[in-house]
Amino acid sequence: MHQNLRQNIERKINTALSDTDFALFLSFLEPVTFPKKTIVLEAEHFCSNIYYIEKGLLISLLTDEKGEKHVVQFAFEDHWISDLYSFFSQKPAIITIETLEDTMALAITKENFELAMQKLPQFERFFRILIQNAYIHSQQRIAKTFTDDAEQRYKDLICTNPNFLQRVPQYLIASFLGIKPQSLSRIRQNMHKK
Amino acid sequence: MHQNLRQNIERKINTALSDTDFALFLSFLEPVTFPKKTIVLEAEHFCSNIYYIEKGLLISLLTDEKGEKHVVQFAFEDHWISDLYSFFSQKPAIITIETLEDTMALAITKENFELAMQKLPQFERFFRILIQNAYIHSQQRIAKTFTDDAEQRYKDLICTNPNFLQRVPQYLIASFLGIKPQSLSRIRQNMHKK
DNA sequence: GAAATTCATTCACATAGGTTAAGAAAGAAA
DNA sequence: TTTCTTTCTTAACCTATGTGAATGAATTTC
Repeated sequence: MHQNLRQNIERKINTALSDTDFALFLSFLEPVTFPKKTIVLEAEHFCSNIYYIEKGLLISLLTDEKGEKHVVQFAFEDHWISDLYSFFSQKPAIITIETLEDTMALAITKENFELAMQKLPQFERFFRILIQNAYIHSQQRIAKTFTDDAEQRYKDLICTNPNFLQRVPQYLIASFLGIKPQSLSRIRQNMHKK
Repeated sequence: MHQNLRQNIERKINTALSDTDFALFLSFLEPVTFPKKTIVLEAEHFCSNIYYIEKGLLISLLTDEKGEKHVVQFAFEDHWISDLYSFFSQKPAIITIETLEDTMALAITKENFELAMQKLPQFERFFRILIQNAYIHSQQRIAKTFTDDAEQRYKDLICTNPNFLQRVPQYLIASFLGIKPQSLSRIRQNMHKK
């Protein structure tokens, strides 16, 4: 039970957890379920949870100054999702999170997060690494956007996540790639011709 | 002395520091100077410092899979710069850091960082917020790249940092904006015509 | 099951930015 | 100074992506 979560954590902190420590950490997590197309976090509201996804699929969206929404992250099984900025700063969220499928997750609240930090020093490290990885990933996405064209980025995305084609509507993939749905349609058409 | 640094930290953690705590923290920082055009950190090497810039100007560059370099950050007075990934993970750096001007900085090593964390719990918070801000900033940069054209991004950049025009060569500004130097030149030409 | 949405495709045309190449300007070095 | 090197500008042409509009398919709603 919860072996995936345990491995997910141990991989990040690069250390095995004792059974008691892991059990203690689990006690701070609460199972939650959301039906498909649920808004889990609305921008401007307060983000009081970090979610570990056991089953299902969610997206996070950032709304820019012009009011346009951009897909920031796809989070499926064994991923973490939240508005870490709002969660840690206790300020209104800048991100919206929605389910694309029925979802089962484990939620840690800010209060439990603080408790866990006190009792389990390893978890401070774990969450710092979580932010750090998100940051590195974000930087590399910028570099990739500057270097590769949309066709290459699309190929890479579906190569690493072939199931997205079944699970994610194309206009959201287009948004994640930074292009319009029509352009993605044209790219797919060109790919098939070659 | 070091009032800017103190304010920089207090602003982030949103708490005043006692004189003794700040003095203790300062004792973990070592002053360093670099002449213009010095490579402070080379990609593939180990990043053992985080720098607080007292005077001067540096850039960090990310090299992508095609070997192209992209300016990730301009760091001038009162900014922090490092390869946080390499610093925390103790793996080879993915970022290069160079001075554009003669620079005076305060450096904290990984060893001193660990000591400071033990003696000064506030600083764990400070560095987590440092990463967190870098992450949020990076995400917003992606959204901006997808929404605004290069001319708008250039205007915004020089509007918030008018001194860049004097201090930073245009080809580095172009790299930061994700365009070629010739394109920036054309954009500037069009701006003057209007 | 019909009506209403939402989503994907296609096309013609517009535009931002890339590419190549040449020369001017500005700095650094001698 | 003169030379050498780096940076910036300009221009002609090319390509990727955006825009708007039409159409059909798929999904949702009633």
